[in-house]
Amino acid sequence: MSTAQQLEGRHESKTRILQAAMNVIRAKGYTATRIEDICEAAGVTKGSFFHHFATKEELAIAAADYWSEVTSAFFAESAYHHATDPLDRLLAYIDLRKAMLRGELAEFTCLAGTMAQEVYATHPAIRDACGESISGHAATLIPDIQAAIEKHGVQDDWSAESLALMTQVAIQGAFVLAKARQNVSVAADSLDHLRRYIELLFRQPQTQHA
Amino acid sequence: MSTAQQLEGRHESKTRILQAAMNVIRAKGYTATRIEDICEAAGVTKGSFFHHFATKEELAIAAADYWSEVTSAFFAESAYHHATDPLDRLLAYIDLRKAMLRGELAEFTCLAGTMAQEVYATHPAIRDACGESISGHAATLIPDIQAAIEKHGVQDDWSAESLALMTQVAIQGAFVLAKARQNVSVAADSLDHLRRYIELLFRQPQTQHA
DNA sequence: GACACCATACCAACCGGTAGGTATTATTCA
DNA sequence: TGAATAATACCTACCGGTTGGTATGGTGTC
Repeated sequence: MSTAQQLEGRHESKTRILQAAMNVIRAKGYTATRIEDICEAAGVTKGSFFHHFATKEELAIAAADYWSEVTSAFFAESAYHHATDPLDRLLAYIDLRKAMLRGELAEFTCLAGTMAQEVYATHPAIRDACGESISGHAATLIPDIQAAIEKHGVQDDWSAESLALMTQVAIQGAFVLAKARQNVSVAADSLDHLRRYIELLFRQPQTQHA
Repeated sequence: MSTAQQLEGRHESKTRILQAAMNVIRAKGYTATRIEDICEAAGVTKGSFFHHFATKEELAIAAADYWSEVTSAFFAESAYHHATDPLDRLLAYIDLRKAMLRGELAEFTCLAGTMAQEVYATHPAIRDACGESISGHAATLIPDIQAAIEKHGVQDDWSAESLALMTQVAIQGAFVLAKARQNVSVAADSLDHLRRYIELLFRQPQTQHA
């Protein structure tokens, strides 16, 4: 048996639990999700669950970390990095986020944002794992934004980091309104606004180009 | 006894329950909030609670409606309507939202957004009440945006409604990131970005003024 | 005396977590 | 090599605190 298979085989049910947690919690929220809901979705027993995770909170933290891994792997291998111009890469990221708005809400919305909003005051450890997930993802955009600032000679009182965070604010807010209104189009429209903002920031005529 | 006093007196404990629900749910989330938590915060007994509300879900809907009343009254009497220019009124609204980012997170974040994100798939009636609250508030911005579009002669492929919703997307997303990062400054920065976007939209030189 | 309003005592279901066992695989060492 | 030992990965049955909701009774007011 190879090491890869060993790892896969050894933790197969643990991974299934994490995937199930990811899906069920996004649909029902953290508190309303019962451990047995997750076991049922994962096809494992409660005994198996508590073999891998000591408490429900520990699962939530592991799920947030798993979410970070899954999403960073997904975005790392996506094609939006291919453009030569950094601004084009940033805009392609937003296009990708817009293209991802398909299927059920629970399938494309963000586990970290959902859990953080629910438990920020009651479960600091979960909140921190979620905050790290969102902040870490935002940080992947900073180099492109910084390069775009330099290439386009934009000088203003906002930082590359704050614009990276603004993209996540727009995405998270779009999810909230899509859920509240039970309608995805508001999310798509908001990403259009975000894209327009970034184009205006970098292409406004009054800024001198390098 | 006047009608106003009658209403106040008759439903004093009911109002206290609604206010307590507003505060406790924003801090702990809907599911994790126990009815007795609300009773304790409101200084009433469980018997009183179930005299006024048949179920926990009914309370949540009433709380969302109460939230709509409280917030619309607050914004209706605020000073940002006073500017003569519609764009200035819109910008003053955003300045007000930024100025409101003070104190504890649970004190200034949005009950409707918090609850909607948590129960959108499990409690449709609560979700609809929350959606109505957010959409209704957004709608109050549409006349000023429409007037600004006409006054400034801006013509583009976005509607006044979609920009009104984008303001709420930015606000809700700012709350999510502030909670996740346990840091309000990201919310303030995001409202700065939103303000800058709106200024760029209406003041970009290529659009001809009326 | 009817009704709104509120208090206390209580219940039954739910659910996170535990107890205690078995099957399987890895490791040790004579 | 292979038996002994140990660790991993589960499984079933169950416990006990929590919690939404109820039953019932009391009190002031029109």
